[in-house]
Amino acid sequence: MNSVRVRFPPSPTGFCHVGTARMAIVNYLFARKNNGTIIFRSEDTDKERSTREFEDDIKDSLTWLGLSWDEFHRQSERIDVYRAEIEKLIDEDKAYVSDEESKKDPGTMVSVIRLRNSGKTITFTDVIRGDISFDTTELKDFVIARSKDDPLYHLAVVVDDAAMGITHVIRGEDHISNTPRQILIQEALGAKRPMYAHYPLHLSLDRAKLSKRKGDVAVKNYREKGYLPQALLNYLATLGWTAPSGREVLSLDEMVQEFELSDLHKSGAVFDVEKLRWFNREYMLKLSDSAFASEALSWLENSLTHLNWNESIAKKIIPLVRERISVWSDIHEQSMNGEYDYFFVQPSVEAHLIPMKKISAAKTAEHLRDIKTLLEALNVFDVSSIKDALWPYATKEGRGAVLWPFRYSLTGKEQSPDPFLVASILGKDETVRRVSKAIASLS
RNA sequence: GGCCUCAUCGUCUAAUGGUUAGGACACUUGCUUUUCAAGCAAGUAACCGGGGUUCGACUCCCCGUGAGGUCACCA
Repeated sequence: MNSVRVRFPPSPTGFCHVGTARMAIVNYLFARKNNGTIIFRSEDTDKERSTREFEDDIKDSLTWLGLSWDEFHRQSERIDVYRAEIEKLIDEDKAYVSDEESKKDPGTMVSVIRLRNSGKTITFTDVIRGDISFDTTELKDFVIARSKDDPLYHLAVVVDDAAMGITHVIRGEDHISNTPRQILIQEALGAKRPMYAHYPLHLSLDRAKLSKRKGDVAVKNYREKGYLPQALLNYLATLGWTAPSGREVLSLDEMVQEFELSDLHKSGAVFDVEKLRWFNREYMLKLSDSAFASEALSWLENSLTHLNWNESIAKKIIPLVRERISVWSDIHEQSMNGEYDYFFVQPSVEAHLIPMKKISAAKTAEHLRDIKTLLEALNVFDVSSIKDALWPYATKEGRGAVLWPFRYSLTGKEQSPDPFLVASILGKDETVRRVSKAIASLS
């Protein structure tokens, strides 16, 4: 049995698209599962749109996701190979040079190379979909190269797949209709037909092909927003494929173990950012405390630019941040919304919001004075001692009536973490200061 | 429009002729030492339509309908 050889054939005409990532993931899983070889082939025959910058971005993005490959080729460096094949086709009269009016520049004459097409019906077997047939008459004698030194996509793909010994062509279903013309070229070349597998595309909310206008489609967008590579990888892989074990959260190695080409779904799946966020949170929860803290700290520092940076306070709020985010950029959004400001600066407190509903200002002031007294008596100021000191009192007087004003006095916010936690982070002096200030504003 | 492909909760999916049609995300509700978050528990919600085949169809066949892809001197 000949060993499996697959390819990653991105065209470097844009930043790495999630569809490119998905293509790579599926090919990677299949190849690694079968101890195969992966060939990264930069399909840059379109000289006008291809750039080295995009090629680098695609490599970086795939590597970031944890993927790898075994060989690297660039089509622009294989022009001699294509020319030899084109000349062979012309010599054998399977292709011919045609002088005609340019479609790109109407009015000017060009000569292109067309494949002689007998118009037969091509039937191929798709691993995912079964047999697919096409009548190729309407393809006519299609163009395979602009000149002997300027091959077009279909020709280059077929020549390379044959030269590189590709055994399995695994790609999106947008290529189904390209397959018959590639088989026609293959047969003219006398090349062996590989196995084909066309998986469905990922869709946007409106069920159309994912496009830039409808949201983020570049891997780098997700990377910049603070998604973890394992989460994006896991989501992209399982959107359109279900592991036989039924598990949803899987590492790359675990996916390799469970992967079967025939388990790929047949219908397109909508890319749902909410589900991606859930995956990301799952992976964030797996991070060690120190790994989480160092990354969170840097996001906080870069987000709280409107405040004087205080690293010791920032470190104290890390556990609380951890419960509240799914993606690193959530830290930025929450910071911009001022959700953490009160830890760093005194909040502005509105007197009428201090009392809990239906409790008088006088009664509330009384509660706050009692709280202040209880707090001042504490020697240890951690969450449990604060709670132990206040809980009996709050239970006796009414928890909401006591705790709401206490929490609001400390945060100036109607929604926030609980007051015991906030007080412990602020420290005894600052806590007492804020309670005193609230009492003053009530009178 | 031609050709090709596809069709289970809002979304991702399980089921391979016999199930009270299961799970996940989201959502709703409740619980969890006030609020928020997190956590826990419960709940709402689906077989595109019509014909067949069969003792029996989500599962098989046909016809509709709908959705997507593709029709380059791009890839």
